[in-house]
Amino acid sequence: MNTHSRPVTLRMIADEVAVDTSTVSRILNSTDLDARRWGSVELIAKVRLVAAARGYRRNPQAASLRTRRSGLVGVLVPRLQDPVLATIYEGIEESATEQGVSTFVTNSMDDPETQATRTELMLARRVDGLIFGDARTDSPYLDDLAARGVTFVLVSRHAGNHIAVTCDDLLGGRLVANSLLASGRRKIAILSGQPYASTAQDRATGAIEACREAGVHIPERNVLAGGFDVAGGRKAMEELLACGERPDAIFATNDFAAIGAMGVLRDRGMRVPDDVAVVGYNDTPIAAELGIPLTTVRSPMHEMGRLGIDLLLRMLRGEPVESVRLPPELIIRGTSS
Amino acid sequence: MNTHSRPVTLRMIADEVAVDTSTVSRILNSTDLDARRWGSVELIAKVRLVAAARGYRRNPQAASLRTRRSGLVGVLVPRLQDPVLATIYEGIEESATEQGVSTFVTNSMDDPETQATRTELMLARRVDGLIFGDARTDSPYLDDLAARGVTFVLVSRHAGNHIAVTCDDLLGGRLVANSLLASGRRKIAILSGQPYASTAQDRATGAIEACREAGVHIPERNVLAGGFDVAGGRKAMEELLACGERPDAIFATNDFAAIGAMGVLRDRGMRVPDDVAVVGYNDTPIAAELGIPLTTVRSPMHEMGRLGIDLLLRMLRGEPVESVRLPPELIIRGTSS
DNA sequence: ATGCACTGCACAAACGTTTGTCGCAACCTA
DNA sequence: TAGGTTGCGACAAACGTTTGTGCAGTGCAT
Repeated sequence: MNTHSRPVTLRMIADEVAVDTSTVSRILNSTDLDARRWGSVELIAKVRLVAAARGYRRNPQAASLRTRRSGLVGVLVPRLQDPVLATIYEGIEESATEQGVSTFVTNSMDDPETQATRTELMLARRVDGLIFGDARTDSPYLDDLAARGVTFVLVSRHAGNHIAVTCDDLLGGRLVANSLLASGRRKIAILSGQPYASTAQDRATGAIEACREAGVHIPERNVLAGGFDVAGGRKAMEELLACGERPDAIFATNDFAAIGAMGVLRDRGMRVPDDVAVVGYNDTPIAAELGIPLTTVRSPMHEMGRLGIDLLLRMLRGEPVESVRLPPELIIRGTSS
Repeated sequence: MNTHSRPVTLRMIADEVAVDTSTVSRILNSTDLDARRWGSVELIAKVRLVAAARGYRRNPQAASLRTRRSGLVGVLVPRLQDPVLATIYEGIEESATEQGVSTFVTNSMDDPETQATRTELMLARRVDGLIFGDARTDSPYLDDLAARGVTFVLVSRHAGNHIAVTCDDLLGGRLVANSLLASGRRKIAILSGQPYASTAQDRATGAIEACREAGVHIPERNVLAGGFDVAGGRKAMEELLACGERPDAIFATNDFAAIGAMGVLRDRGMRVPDDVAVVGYNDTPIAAELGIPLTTVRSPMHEMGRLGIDLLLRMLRGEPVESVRLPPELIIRGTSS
C-alpha cells in the first residue's frame, strides 16, 4: 500500500524463497509442466505463490536489454482519423495484446518523408518489426528497408512483392462495375483516390476491366484522382462536373469520398440514385445511415489488422509466410437501386 | 550495409574516440554549451562526429533500465474507431513525439473491467504516466489509481477532481439550446449518450438549464441515454418515437448519434429541418457534407489531446498543473435553420 | 611554498533480466 | 563397484546505459 514502493524484482522473490534469480526466472517463464526441468514441484509452487503474492511484474526493458527483443512493433498509417485505418489498427492492437506484444501507431500523412522519419523513430525505439498501412507503389523506401534486414508486413495496400494482407480490391471493383452495368448504367465515372495507393488503383482497374469485358468503355477523363476523405471526393466530383461530364454512375473508391461527391451532387440539384447512382467502398458504419443509404463494398478491415500482426509475429519467429488476399462483399443499398 | 550488423553502442564510439563511455554519454546527452563541462571543445566535436557517422542511436530500454523512466505513456480510449477519440489521440501522439516520448493506445470499450486490466497492462510495461479518454463518473477506479501514486490526466471527460482537459460541454449545451429556442423550437428532446460520461451529461445539463432559464421545460422522458455512435442514436430515437413523443428539435450530444437519429426520422417520413431540427456535437468532418449539412458544436479535439499530454509531462517533471476547459463553438447548418 | 578551486576526463557500480555452464547428489545399468 | 545419466539448482556473465565519485593537472590567490 506504500504509495511509491519500488517495483518487485526477481531478486526480491528469489531472496524470499531462498533460491537464485535464475531459477525464479526460468520457473516463471515456463509452463507448469515445462518448469519441472528447473525445480521440484514444491519449489515451483512456492515460487509461483510468492510471485503472485508480491505482485511481481517482470521489467520489460530489463528483459529486452538481455534478450535483444523488445516485444514492440511499430505501425504506420496514413491517418488514424480515417475510420478505415482506425479499424484496421484496432484489429492489430487486439491481436497484439492477446499475444503479449505492444504496438506504437503513428500517422505518416502519406508523405514519403514523414514515413521515413517516423520509421527511423520506430527503429530507434528498437521495435522488433513494423506494419505499414501506408505503402506507396511509387517509392523504393520499403525495398531499402527490406534490404537493411528490417522485418515488416503491409496491410490494406500492397507494394512490390513484400508480404501483405489486403482485400481483393480488383475483385471489389469488378463487383461494383458489374452491379452498375446490370442496373443499366453506362456512363460510369470513377473517383479513384491517390494514384500511389494500390487500394485505389486496384478498385478502379477492376471496375474498368469489368466494364471493358461488357463492352462499356470508361474514358480516361472519367477517372479522377482525389483523396480518401470527404474533401477529396468533393474536389474530384467538382472537377468532373466542371469538365462538362454528366455521368449516370459514380464509383468512389472510398465511402467518405462518396459522401463528398454526394454533397456536390446535392448542390448541383442532381438526384441520387435517379439521375446518378453512387457507390462507395469499405462499408463504414455510417454508410447504412446516410440520408440515402450508401451502396458500398464491405472489406474485412478488422481481420486484415489481425492477420497483419499475426503474419509479422510469425515472420519474427522465423516461420515462412505468404501474402493474404481477403474477399470483398458488395452491399447494395439506396444510392444504386 | 551489413544486413544484420548489431546496433552501434556507446562502447563502440567510446573506443573509437578513445574515451570512456561515460564521457560519451554525457556529451551526447547535453546541449553544445552544456557539454563543455564534460570535455574539451575538440573532444565534443569529435564525439558528435563519430556518433553521427556511425549512426548511433541510444538504446531506450537500456537507458530506462538505468534511469527508471521509460519515456512511455499509456493512453486509454473507449474506442479508437470513434473519430472523435481518434482525433484526440492524434493530438496526443503528435505532441508526444515532438517531445520525445512514445505512446501506447488501447481500447477500453467503456467497460470498467477492461479499463482496469488494460491499465495494469500499461503499468506492467512501465509507462511513466497515463492518459484516460474514458473516465467514468460512476467508478472509483481512478481514485484508487491516484492513491497508488500513479500519474495520469483525463481528456475529453472529467471525473472527480482529477486533472483533466475538457471542452466546456455545459456551455456547448447552452449554445445549442439557445439557438434552438431562438429559432422557435419548444419541444426539444435530448439524446444524451452514456450516463457515466461527463461529456454527455454536461451537454444535456447545459441545454436543460438554458431551456429552464428561458421558461421551457424539458420533461425527463425526452432525455434519452444511448451510445455515441450511429447505432446508439438510432436506438434512442426509435425509443423516443415509440413513446409517442413528437419533438420539434433533437439535440444529439454526438454527431454520429445525430446521423443515426436522422436515419430514423427519414424512415418515419419526418422532414429535417422542417418537421424537426437536429443538432449534433463535435463537428466531425462529415457533418458538413451530409445530405442536409448538420448543425453541430465544434470542440477542440486535437488541441485537447495536445494539452493532455503536455499536462501529463509537466506533472511528471513535478511541475504544478491545473485542469483546462476549452471553449466550444456553435456551427449552424442546414439541419436547424 | 602551500592551499584551493577548476578543468577534463576515467572508474566502477548499478538497473533487472536471461542463459550458458557447472556442481552435486541420487539413481540406474552393467 | 565403476561409470553414466538424470534431477535440481547455483554461479556468473552479459545486455547498454547513466551517474556518483575520484583523480590528475593547471591556474590562481594566499
